Amino acid sequence: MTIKDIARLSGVSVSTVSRVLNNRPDVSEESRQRVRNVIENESYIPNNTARDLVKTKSDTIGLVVRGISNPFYTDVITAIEKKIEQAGYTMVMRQIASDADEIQCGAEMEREKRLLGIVFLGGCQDYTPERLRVLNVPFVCCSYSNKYGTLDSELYSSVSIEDQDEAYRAVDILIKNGHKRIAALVSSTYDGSISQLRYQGYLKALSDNGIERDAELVIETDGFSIADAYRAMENKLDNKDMDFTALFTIADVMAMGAMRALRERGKRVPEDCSVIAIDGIAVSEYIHPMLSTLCQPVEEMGQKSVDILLDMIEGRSGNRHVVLPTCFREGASIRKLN
Amino acid sequence: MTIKDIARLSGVSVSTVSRVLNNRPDVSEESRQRVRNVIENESYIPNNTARDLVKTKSDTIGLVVRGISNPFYTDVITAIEKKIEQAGYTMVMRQIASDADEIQCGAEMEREKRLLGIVFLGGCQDYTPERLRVLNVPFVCCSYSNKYGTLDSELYSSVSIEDQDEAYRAVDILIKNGHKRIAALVSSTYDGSISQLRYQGYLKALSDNGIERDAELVIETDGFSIADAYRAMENKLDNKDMDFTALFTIADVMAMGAMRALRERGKRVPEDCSVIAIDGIAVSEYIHPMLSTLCQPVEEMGQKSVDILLDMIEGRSGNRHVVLPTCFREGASIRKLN
DNA sequence: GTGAAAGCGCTAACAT
DNA sequence: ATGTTAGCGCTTTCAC
Repeated sequence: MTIKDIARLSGVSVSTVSRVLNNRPDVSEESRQRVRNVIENESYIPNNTARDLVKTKSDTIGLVVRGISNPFYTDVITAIEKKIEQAGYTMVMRQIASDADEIQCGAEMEREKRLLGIVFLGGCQDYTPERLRVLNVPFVCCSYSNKYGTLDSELYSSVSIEDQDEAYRAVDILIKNGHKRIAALVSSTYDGSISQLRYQGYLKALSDNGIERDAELVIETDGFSIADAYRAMENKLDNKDMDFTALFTIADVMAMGAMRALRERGKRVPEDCSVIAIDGIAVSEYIHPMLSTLCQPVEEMGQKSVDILLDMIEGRSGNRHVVLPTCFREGASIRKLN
Repeated sequence: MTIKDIARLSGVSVSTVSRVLNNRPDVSEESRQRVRNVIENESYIPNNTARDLVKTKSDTIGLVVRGISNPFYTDVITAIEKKIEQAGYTMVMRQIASDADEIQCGAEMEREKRLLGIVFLGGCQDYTPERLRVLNVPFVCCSYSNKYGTLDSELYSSVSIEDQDEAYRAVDILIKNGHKRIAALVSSTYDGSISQLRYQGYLKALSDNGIERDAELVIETDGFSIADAYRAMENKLDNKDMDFTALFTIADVMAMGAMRALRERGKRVPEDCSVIAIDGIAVSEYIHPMLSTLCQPVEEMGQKSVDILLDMIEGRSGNRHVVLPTCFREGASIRKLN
């Protein structure tokens, strides 16, 4: 069933059918109805491939995700997909390993799929202008900003929270509750990723409050997973007496991993160790004690990313940067020290 | 940069370039090299859209997911995507609401995207042959089998666990631990979904062990989410004294929702109420008490689904049904009654 | 308002 | 082994 068949069946030319298909105004009401009926009857669906070919572009937007297993991303992906579909585009997603090159992946997809644009989720490196040059379509980094990096903000778009400030805020909450010996569970302190940004916020909060930093209190994991956090915390606790009263983790799942390690070694949260995190995934609201965390506006982040991308694709604007606020969800994982 | 340009630049015809592109044998080594060099130099990437158009099909496999927010599905999706990409195909995913018609969605995608095949994840209804007729490409239902439905097994493929048997096994574990008053937290008892299958397993386990069923002990939720489970359990506990010693839930996340409700009403797990579930998501291994659950082989389920689909697409086999075993993960959520 | 016809970039007969 | 050419199904001038 092609456009030709529909033309024949409704007694008009293919051009007229095409016009109807694309809601062009220059078709008589009569023809329009006739064609519409035939289309309906035959439950005809135009061949997207042919359309894309003649328009020399697709209706496809690429999504490159690093670390899909993080529940935080799942919700963002959902929002992104919904928004893309609503706008009449198609999403193709590619997940990549945590050590893979997302720019390279995006570039490959761009050519193969004739992408209109790309959303990067969970990106991490401090991209250089040269590396970005392989990308010829607009793209937006979701949940990552290069704010503390070296990249000219004209070269990319982003939607994120103010990672450093939010981490600062989280640690400050612990300090306000009387904590001074505050450990940080991070995935890395220097990889240019979100982890580093949040780690910097941690350091700044300490220093602004006159608390000396202690390298012993920085716990690095091998990755962002719950298991990575669990192992790192196990290690920490097994090798040394616990000498901190609070823990700041850069992600909810990492807090959950750490909490199990604490529990298994007889440390109670929040009695022996207060915990605060950043993310605000659904699950962490159901564990015991309920996790105190700064919730990222996941839905909004996904939507906004697509909004910006579409604006660029459809030529309404250039690169933009949006920073969204988090919202503190008070759980029961923080103890007030007196 | 099109195939014509490459042809011109390398001094051969487009057919020769096409042959090189598709690794056909009937090209002289010399031409092949020449063309390859030009392709390399120009970093030319063939237009997939045009290829798809002439081949009247794409390289795309559709994935229709209902309920992506369930972490259980996230891992399956990851496995599916990985496998599809490895095989050189492209995946396009569409999420649908829990009350949407996945067959309809699959049919639309099939036409629009000229899909080669479809994977349905989280499907639910007891499809009728008529409804399936709108699908003209092979498809496989992942984590759903119509075993207890009315559908001829020749008409579809599936990869699943033996839902009824596994539920039976879970409830039997509770019974073996001395429990007789066993509640069931399900999303529905009659919608033809996994929930119903697992509910039937629950009933059978009771009856085989001479335990009378009690409608009061069946708790229905409004959906599969953690929040749905929490609300349903809250309701149950608030309206009546708790008169059961154990709870069987059809999913890990639902167990987590229920456990919070129990906790908030002063009921302890497993002291006051033992809990067992089915799924085995990562997170439930980190909560307290660690959830006892039957783990589904997520990775294998995803891989197997794609294997079967590709076999059908590439004409190696017809519809098949694969049933995978679960694995009991003993947590600390079950108390032995004496 | 409508139709004829020229491609979009590629593959696959069919010739040579 | 290589080239020529007719489409794949659609959109879009350009005539009428």
